[in-house]
Amino acid sequence: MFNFAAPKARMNQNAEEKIKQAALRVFIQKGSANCSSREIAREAGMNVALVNYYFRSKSKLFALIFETVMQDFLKSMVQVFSSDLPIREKIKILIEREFEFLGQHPDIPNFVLNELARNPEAMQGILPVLNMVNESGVFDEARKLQERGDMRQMDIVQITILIMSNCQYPFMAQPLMKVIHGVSNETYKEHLTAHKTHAVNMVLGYLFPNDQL
Amino acid sequence: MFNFAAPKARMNQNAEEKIKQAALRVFIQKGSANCSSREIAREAGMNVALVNYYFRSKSKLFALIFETVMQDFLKSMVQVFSSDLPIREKIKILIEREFEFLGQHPDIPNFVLNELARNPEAMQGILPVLNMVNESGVFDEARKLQERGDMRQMDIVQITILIMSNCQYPFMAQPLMKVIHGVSNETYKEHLTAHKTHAVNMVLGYLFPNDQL
DNA sequence: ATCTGTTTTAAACAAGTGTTTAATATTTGT
DNA sequence: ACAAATATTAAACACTTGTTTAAAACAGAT
Repeated sequence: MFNFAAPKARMNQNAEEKIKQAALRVFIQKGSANCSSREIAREAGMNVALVNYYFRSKSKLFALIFETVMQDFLKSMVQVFSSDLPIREKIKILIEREFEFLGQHPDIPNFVLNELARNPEAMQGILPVLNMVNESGVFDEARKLQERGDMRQMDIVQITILIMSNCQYPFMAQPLMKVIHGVSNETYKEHLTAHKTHAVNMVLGYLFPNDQL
Repeated sequence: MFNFAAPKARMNQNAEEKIKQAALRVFIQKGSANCSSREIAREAGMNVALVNYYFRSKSKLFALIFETVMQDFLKSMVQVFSSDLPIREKIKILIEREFEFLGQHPDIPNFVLNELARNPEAMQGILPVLNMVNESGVFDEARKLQERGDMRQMDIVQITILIMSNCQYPFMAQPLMKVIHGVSNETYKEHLTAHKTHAVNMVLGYLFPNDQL
């Protein structure tokens, strides 16, 4: 008979899943090129050969991990955009959610941008996620608002840059800022939460110059 | 007698300098861990052993390169800060110079932040450069302006974050933005130059809310 | 218990890593 | 011209890399 049931686990937990989680941690912390299959296996508490037994190759495993990271990375954005809140609320909540997400995953922006800049193959793992963004219709909505004169005339590309700059860079620059200003981990985190308010106010104030605060 | 003159070059150019320049290119493009000594030697058109002959080890060579990159990275900032222009002009020129510098070295921010986040040894190569920043007296000046109420009350750390976010991230996110919005290299560069104006206006408008434009 | 398919392991593979060595080539000082 | 110092090379070192292989351990069904 065929075995339709899921493969039985011999370990205390599913080995495949354990490797995936270990790979997620190691890849994000060290990058795709600066870590070894053996390190991932060690982090998962398993044999090296199991990595390729379940995922064929290190690069295939990385492609899988990278796609899931990109989905997490953009998922909350798309959720906010797909809602029917007024545009100012959308942007406010978007920035606040981004700060919340990055507070828990501070090293994901560096991971994503670095892989995209240096690992050409990573580009293809992004294509499925791209549809998520395009199908959300965010960009179309912003264009309509601009046609009504309700928003500063500004290319959508630059609006995206504007918002993401003020959300992601503060987390990416943590090591640099800590050493430049000589502050501790804790006080920098306080700066980050305080910075969220500045980001919201500044971005909204610039995108909607006719509003009175 | 001792030989006070610089070592004579047998190649068409100084071999040591050629290796340095090759290392600069390779390190910035691939990172300290994702490139080999042989690749640097090949890029310089020399033998592998010469790398260690002149620089003792790969990590010593990297420390040297990283420090010079950090100096270039912060030099223009310090120059502007050390001038005696009015504060609004200082910030304006600072942002414009940053955009100009990054237009010619777009991959330096990713390189610097990535090394600082993942290569703990890189931290020490930054200490000499730190003094440059501190001795410029920028931060003290900003504090005085705030005491006079001439500037938004805001921690210096966050002001630094604010300015650098809107300068560096647009260049770091180039691969991501290109694929998200499906634009070419050339049009993205046009977006970048257009974005410079937005960055200046937005940052100045937020830091000096009492100004009328 | 035996058979069957799946999971796990240790060992090996070729290729690439940073670094060293010992010999060669070139320049320099006399 | 010769000798000392410097520059350059090919080869080797021990080690790590990703991947494969063949054997072992295990589970479930009969």
